[in-house]
Amino acid sequence: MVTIGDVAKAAGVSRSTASYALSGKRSISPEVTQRVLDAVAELGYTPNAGARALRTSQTRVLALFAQFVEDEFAPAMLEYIKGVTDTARELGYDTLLVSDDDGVGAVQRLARSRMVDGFVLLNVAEDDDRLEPLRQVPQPGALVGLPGDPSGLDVFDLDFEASGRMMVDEMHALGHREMILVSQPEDVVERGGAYVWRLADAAKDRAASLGIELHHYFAASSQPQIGEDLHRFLDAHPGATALLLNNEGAAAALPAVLHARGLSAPEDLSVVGRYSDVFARTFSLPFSAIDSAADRLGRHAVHQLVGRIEGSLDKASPHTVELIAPEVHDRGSMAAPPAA
Amino acid sequence: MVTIGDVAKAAGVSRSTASYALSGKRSISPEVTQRVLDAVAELGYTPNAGARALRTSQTRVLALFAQFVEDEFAPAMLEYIKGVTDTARELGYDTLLVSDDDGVGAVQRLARSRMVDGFVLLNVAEDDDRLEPLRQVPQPGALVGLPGDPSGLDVFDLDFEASGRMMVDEMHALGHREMILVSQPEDVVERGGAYVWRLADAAKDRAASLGIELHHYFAASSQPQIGEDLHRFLDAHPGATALLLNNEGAAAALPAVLHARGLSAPEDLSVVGRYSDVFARTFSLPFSAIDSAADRLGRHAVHQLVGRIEGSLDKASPHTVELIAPEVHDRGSMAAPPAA
DNA sequence: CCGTTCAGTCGAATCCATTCGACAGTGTTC
DNA sequence: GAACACTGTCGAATGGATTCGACTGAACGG
Repeated sequence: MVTIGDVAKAAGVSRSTASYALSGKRSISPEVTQRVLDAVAELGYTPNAGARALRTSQTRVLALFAQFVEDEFAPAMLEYIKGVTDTARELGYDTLLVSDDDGVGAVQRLARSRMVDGFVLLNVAEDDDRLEPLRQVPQPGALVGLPGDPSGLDVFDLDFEASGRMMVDEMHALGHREMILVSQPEDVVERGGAYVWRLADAAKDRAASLGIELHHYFAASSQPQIGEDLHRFLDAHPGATALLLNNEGAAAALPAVLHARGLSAPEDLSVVGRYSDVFARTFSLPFSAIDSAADRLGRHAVHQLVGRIEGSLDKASPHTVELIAPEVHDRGSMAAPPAA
Repeated sequence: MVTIGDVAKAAGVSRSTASYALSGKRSISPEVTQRVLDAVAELGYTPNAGARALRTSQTRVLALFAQFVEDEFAPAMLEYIKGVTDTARELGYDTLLVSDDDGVGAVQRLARSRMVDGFVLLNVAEDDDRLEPLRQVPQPGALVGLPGDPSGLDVFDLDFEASGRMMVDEMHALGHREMILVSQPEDVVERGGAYVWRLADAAKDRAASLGIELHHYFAASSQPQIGEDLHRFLDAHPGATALLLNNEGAAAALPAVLHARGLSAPEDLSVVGRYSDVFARTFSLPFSAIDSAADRLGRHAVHQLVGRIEGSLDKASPHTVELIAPEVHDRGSMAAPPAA
């Protein structure tokens, strides 16, 4: 492989001069600089990452922790990943994708070996055991997902409480007075998906203060169970005219369920979901939904992280908790309830 | 950070002795070895990756190239990624996820900077311009997807020709004599998705030799266009009793289309697809399908790649082209045609 | 009892890029 | 014309792990 020594030799200068010509950290005459640049182009020189990391203790690599959990809906994950890798690349960083079962060990391994300059964690749980090691490590960390204790870390998430209220408000404004909220399976919640609770609790509070009946259920996240669940909920509440979905699998299954019951949205039932736009577009019935803004969250997380790395902000300096405001994207599945 | 010097000092030995105690490359007395191990555990020593890479010219990192193309179906991608990262980790490697627009540049950058020991390329096109630089680089490469010229690289892919024949054969065996094959959009093919042609051509050949009518169409890959496309195809061929889908979007849209036409599978129309099992499970009607075996392909690619890295097989030594045999997973959407 | 062998250990060199201190040469200023 | 300030370069040190060659001391054979 070609080293800076080869470049220096080809340009007829010392290694240090070649280095300064490339970094611009000391003034080098235009002619010499040009000769160095020519040599670089001709020989195809790219600095050895290991040597540079060793010397500068910066790798220009970010660790991206993504846990691929069986029953959470996968397509959403890819959007987060894409948001992170693209943004990182724009800022001159590569991304190490970590799907280790042992998240705690992986944090320590990568931090101690100085393989990465910082950490992005997706899918952060309420009581995530990766956070403690992350706080003790010199590299900064950014989270997508709000944990119980966000101290010492930058956090980015959708505002799930506002989302819950917004769903109820939208339906209320259209005239609905009895609704069903379908959440993700309880084991998702147990694994730390507190956002499910945050949305549901906020929705219930709002419903109560508006004098609305809101029936809350957990449901499976995949076929065929989820279809049966939906039938059960609809059977149990014949007076409900609106369906709020915080469960991708339910959105996927709903078209078949509506078909089987001879119902249409929004004529017979108004529907609003909470999941990503890309997800919404691929389904056979495009339901209105609050976008989970996956790529935006990934973007923000990386920007903040890189800011901390390069600004070398003290790890102790004040941290962000940014909850982005929900927006309902109307795809025509919400309307006034049928005249009773 | 703690270095091997710290470990050596704590154990009361020289740096080289500590290194040999850990690597086992020279015999070291049991007592000394134990002291070194204790010091490592106590201090939490992990070798500095940059220093090790510099010295050994091995990084234990693989580059994974995944292009997130708008109209290819994303969920499938995640399965490939998972297969690769998990397998890499099992073998002691980390994975650098590259979604660079400039694939050629990224190959050269990562190879020259010695950031990675090898390359895995997903979504390889018929005439993929990343292959040429990849061949010229010292690190080995493994492809998922069969290009026109696979020389110098290890290739893993589903056997799409066998898949095309199998779809036709299955339907033929059930008694179907007129079928519609729906492929991915033509621009996917143009971008190099030759697998679309390989499947379609093989299916057409087989149909011809069995004396079956097979209508072949390209269709859009997302809503709402794909729904209209399907209606058009079914309108054009009222006698067709079987639908072969090599297009995930079509599978996603089909339930609504069937509903609209008052049809059911398999009573009125038999359906078989070609996509991943995970994908199939999330859709509102579970159609029978040939699994794309994403995780298996990723696994094989990584095993082969690591074998080449560690066995330091000559880059010129014989390369593999492994096409894995298709299997139809029956989910009940195929049956004999309705009695005419 | 001397010479040989070998297990066990250490010192020093190496991988490559970066950067500090030093220095030669030119130009500036009183 | 002497003192000073830059500019542009270079040499050498640095970062941390690995590994080759060399050395020590104990065991063993004759």
